[in-house]
Amino acid sequence: MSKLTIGRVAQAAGVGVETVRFYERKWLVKQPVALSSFREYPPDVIDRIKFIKRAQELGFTLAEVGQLLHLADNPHSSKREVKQLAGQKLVEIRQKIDDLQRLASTLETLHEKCSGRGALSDCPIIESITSPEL
Amino acid sequence: MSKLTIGRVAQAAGVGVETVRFYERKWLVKQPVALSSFREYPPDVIDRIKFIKRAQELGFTLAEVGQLLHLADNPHSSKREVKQLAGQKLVEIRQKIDDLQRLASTLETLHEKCSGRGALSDCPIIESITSPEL
DNA sequence: CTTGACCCCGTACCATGGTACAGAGTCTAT
DNA sequence: ATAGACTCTGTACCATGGTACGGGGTCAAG
Repeated sequence: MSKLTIGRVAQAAGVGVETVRFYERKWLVKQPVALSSFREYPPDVIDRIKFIKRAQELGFTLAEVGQLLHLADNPHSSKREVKQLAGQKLVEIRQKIDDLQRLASTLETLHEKCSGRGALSDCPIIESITSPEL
Repeated sequence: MSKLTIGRVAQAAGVGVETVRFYERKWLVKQPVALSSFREYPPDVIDRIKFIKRAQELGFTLAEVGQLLHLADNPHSSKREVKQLAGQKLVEIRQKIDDLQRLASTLETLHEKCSGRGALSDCPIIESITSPEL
C-alpha cells in the first residue's frame, strides 16, 4: 500500500499520465524506484505536481519551476533566492504589461480613427500599417 | 530591370531570404512568376513584407496578417472588416493585460510578504505555491 | 485462462515564427 | 571557362508545454 501507480497520481493531481512522464523527463519529478515493472510513486508526488501547476499559474516556466523545486528540495537554500526568482518574474510581467499597454493604445487610436464605413480607401488602420510614420 | 532577386528583396525589407520564402509558403507573399530559374519580384513586394512586419508589431499573428492582406488586396473589402479585426485584437490584448495585472498583483503581494532573509522555512512564496488556498 | 484495464518505451506531432542546412543549380564577371 | 556569389528545393531544427500513438508487456478479476 501507499504506493501509487502513475494513473492514480495523474488523476489525483489533475493532469494526464503523459504529463507526469513528461515532468519526469524534465527532471521536475524524480523517477521513482520501482520494484515491479510499473512506476511506484510515494503519495507526496501529487503535491509536487500540484506545486508545478500552481507555479505555472504564477507565470513561471517549467525551467523556472525546476529552480523553485530545486530550492524547495535543498535544505541549504534561503528565502533570498526564492524572493529573487519571484522578483525577476515580477519585473518580466510588468514589462510585458507595459508593452501590451503601448500596443493597446496604438491600436485603440487606430480603431477610433477608422469610421468602419465604406470601402477600404483611406482606412487609417491599413494606412498606419502601410506607412507607420512613427 | 525593375525585377528583384530574393536577396535584394530581403535586404530591402530588412528580413532574411529564408523569411521571404517562409512568407511565400504561408501565402502572405505571392510566388512570383519567374522567367529565369530564380524568383523575380516586382518592387512592391518590399512594402508587402514591411506591412507584414508592422502588422506583427501591432500584435497580429501571421494568420491574421494574412486576413489583413487579403482585405487590402480585395477591392470589395470594406473598412468595417478591417476595423473588426483591429477591434478583436484590441479585446484580446486588453484581456491579456488584465490577466497579467492580476498575476502581477498576486506575485507582488507574495514578494512583499517574503522577508528575503534566512532559511526557506515559512517562505510565503513557497507556501503559497504549496497551498494556494485561494 | 482470457479479457479488459492499465502500464511500458520511443517517437512523432500540435502551434508559432522562423532559422539552418545539404547538395545541387545558375548567373555574372573576369 | 571558371570562380564566387547567389539561388533553388526539401527537410530538419529551435523553444514551449505538452498530446497522441503504435506495439507491446503486465496485472487482477471472473
